[in-house]
Amino acid sequence: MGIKDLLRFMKPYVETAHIKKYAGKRVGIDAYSWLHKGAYSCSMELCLNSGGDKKLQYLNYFMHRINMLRHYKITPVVVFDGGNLPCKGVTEDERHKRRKTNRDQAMLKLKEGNVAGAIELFQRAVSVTPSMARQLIQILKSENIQFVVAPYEADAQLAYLSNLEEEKNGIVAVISEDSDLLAYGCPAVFFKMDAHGNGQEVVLDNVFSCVTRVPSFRHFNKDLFTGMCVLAGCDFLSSVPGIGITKAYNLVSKYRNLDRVLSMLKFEKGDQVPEDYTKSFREAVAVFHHARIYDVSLKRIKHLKPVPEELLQLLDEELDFLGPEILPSLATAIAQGNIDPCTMEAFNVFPSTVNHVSTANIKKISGPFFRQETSTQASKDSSVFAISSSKSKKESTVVEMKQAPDEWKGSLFMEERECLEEAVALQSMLCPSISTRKEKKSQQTEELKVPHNNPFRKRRVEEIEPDEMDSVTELVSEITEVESLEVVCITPESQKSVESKPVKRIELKRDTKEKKVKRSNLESSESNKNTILNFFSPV
DNA sequence: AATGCGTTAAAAT
DNA sequence: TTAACGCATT
Repeated sequence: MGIKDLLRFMKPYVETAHIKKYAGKRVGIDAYSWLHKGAYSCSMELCLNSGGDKKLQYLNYFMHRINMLRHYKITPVVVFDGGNLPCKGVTEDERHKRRKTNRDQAMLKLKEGNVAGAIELFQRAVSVTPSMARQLIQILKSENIQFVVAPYEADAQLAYLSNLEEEKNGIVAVISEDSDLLAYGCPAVFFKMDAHGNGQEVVLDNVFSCVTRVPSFRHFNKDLFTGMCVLAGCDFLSSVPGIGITKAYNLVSKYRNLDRVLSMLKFEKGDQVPEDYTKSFREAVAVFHHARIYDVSLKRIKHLKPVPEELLQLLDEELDFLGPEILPSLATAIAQGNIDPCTMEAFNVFPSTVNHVSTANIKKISGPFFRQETSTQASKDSSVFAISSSKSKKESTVVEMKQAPDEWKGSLFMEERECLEEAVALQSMLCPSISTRKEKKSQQTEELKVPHNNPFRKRRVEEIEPDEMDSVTELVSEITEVESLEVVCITPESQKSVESKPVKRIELKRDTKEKKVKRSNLESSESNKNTILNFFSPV
């Protein structure tokens, strides 16, 4: 993963540092790296889909780190990966196969009774699933932690945020394990951060300005640096045989121009250079420079950096290798964590709503990364979203989202988006407000024997006050496209069983002219009613 | 001699 | 899953 050997090569520029240097600042987090590390601690349970609350250990791990950052007055901004890029398909396939064989072997060991051996193999078999990301997003929402799901690569989104001013939702550094961030041009990357905040940092400005250290990047710029990274081999394009980071560096510092480097490569290693290497190289570099990212302010997809006209022509006006375009409505739904960016299906907020959520209808013509035409079982009184894609006039692929029923067709994407935003606003409005309400001295407190420093510690037990429901009614009356919406609260049960259970349900009747809010307690059990958990653990 | 590349050892929760 | 070691190739 990442650029082969880059971190080792950059050793002279890697400095040990403590994350508290970013106190008072916004710092981006590559969610995948922490999710993966967290999954390590409960790999067997995740693979076997068993083990009750043990399987939620990765959430614990993640939130401990978030709380550590908050302890140092850092504002975390969590960035999730979205869909896969077409050129990454091969890498992903191989990973999938490896995981499968590891899982199979682990099962064998388990049958032999060799638990330790099995765990070792399960650790190599775990993968981070959208569902795990979704679980985490629910908690982040309830804790008011900022997050965004990138349309494609989280790294690109992080690079974009890194180059934004802080007052425009930008970040000053990125916490990650992935050396790709440097290829993307992130000004500051914090690697290998431990639970206490110690880590190893690379600051790109130092790299380009330093005159004493070797290798010297005095005559490099960001473009040449990215070119060097691609030459050495990256996720989007493997290197020419015999070319590693050292030779890539030497070639770039010698010719200081990527086109000339490519010519020399062809000249010296003629037969070893693949036929279409130049094209693939240009595309890989273009991903690092112009990847599609989500603009939080404009609520739409754009390029990491604008694509210059000359480059567009050089690439035959074809940008599908960046992944298909995504229309604002869908991009926003993805960014806010309401739609699975891989399957484009609406996330099931709760398993109990499974009948209300129709399978997304996805038509996709080019690219293996979207399914072709899946069945839709939209019942007419359950409206969610159908997704389809089409070719725009310019022949590039566009993915868009449409309302399911025919009579809505072509109407008002903006309203649909706003509706989703409302849903999210409603959610985040309700959850924290429950917890900030005054406490009702609860007899249940000691029922949950959770240690005080446990991040899953129970916070407060409360009900939504009747007067609050008025404002909810107001909000909800604006919503036309979503019929049934449930408010997410994490209950103690969510630790015991996997499924988090709804505490309150707000139903919107679509067919009736006046939308009514009905409130029903699905859970009769006293103990988990209106309960929310908190993550305030001492660091 | 230097560098790429495969293999092995170890870490951490 | 990463880092270091050593072999083999240019």
